[in-house]
Amino acid sequence: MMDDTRTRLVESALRLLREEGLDAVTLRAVGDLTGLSRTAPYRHFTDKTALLAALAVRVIADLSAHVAAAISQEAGRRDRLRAFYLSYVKYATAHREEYRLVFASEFLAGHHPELEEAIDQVTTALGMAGTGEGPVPKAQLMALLSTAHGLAELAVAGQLAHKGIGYGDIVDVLVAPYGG
Amino acid sequence: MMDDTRTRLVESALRLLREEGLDAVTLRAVGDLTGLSRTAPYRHFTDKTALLAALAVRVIADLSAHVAAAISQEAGRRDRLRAFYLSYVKYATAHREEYRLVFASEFLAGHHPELEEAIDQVTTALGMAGTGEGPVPKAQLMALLSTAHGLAELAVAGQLAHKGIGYGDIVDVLVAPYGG
DNA sequence: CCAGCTACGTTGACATTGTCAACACAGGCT
DNA sequence: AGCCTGTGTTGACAATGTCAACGTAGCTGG
Repeated sequence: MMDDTRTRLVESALRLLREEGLDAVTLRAVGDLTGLSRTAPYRHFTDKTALLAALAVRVIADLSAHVAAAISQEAGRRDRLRAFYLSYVKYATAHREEYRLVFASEFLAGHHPELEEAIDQVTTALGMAGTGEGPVPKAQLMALLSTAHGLAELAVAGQLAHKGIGYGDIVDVLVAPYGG
Repeated sequence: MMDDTRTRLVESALRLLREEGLDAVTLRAVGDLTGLSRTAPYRHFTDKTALLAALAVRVIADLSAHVAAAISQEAGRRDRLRAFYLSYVKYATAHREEYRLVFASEFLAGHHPELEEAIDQVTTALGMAGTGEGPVPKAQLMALLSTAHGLAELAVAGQLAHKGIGYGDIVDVLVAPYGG
């Protein structure tokens, strides 16, 4: 598998994303950091957006694992739900730039099947973390994901802190309807 | 006040955004369309992001009005809630590029007070559309906004259609816990 | 074994774009 | 009148995504 270089490119991009932010992820910088030349990425990705999509896939996989781990430590339905929300938002706020990329790339999902697949992984991870009382309907899973997603964005944007609200407060509201 | 030109610039930007998408909103294009020269925007905005922030304020005001109008036509708590979600997501999907801008600019909210103010307007509009049974707590409002926001993004990104779910289905789930 | 194709990588060049500096000009204030 | 300030213009520059042309190593089929 000669994806070796490809992986290294994505890894370089991830490092740039983490250390210098989304704007620093330029094809030239990625090439440099990988020890290659500026246009090297074009041998492995058709486009810059293709690189970003691959990077987003990595980030989403991380996020997904993080969330799944957090959920698996809880037992009751309500606690699992809370763990889901909290871990999701916590990851987002702790990795601002990565989450920013995820947002941006969602708009490209249609053109990048792997991205859609990665997003699917999050939902299935969520589904498996259900109550054990049978499969959770898709619409319900997407409702959860929507909420977590929106909450994460507001938190990252500082819209909550700005109002003196912690995201924990909102999670309380969201979890309230569900019994223990 | 000579904000006239400033307004015209924003209006040109809005037209570009609607007709050719976010990527077409370039300072040069805005200048051209306004009948001015490429760097003219610099006399009214410190930055390109400042222009975009002003544009986002306009868009959010539109969205806010749209949502407020939809809510005001419903009476019961549940119906209002449903109207809120539906009108919000409908606006987002019907104005993809505009909503894309809103997403992008949220990350700049910290640096642009007017933007935060505009976002506040949405929540207060939401608050006034409450049940009439006293003010709705902030955390609850933000929870609603989060959900609508996240749902809108998934819808715009095509993540729902891709699964054969309409956003109406999800709204049903979201509204379910609230009695008529 | 050799000709040649393919994958991978490099340099050069280009258009676009955000941004700044230098200049022009008009109107109101002193 | 003299001048400052707001508004606008052109020229220039660096960064960036992208393409074209070129090089090269290695495997493949004859």
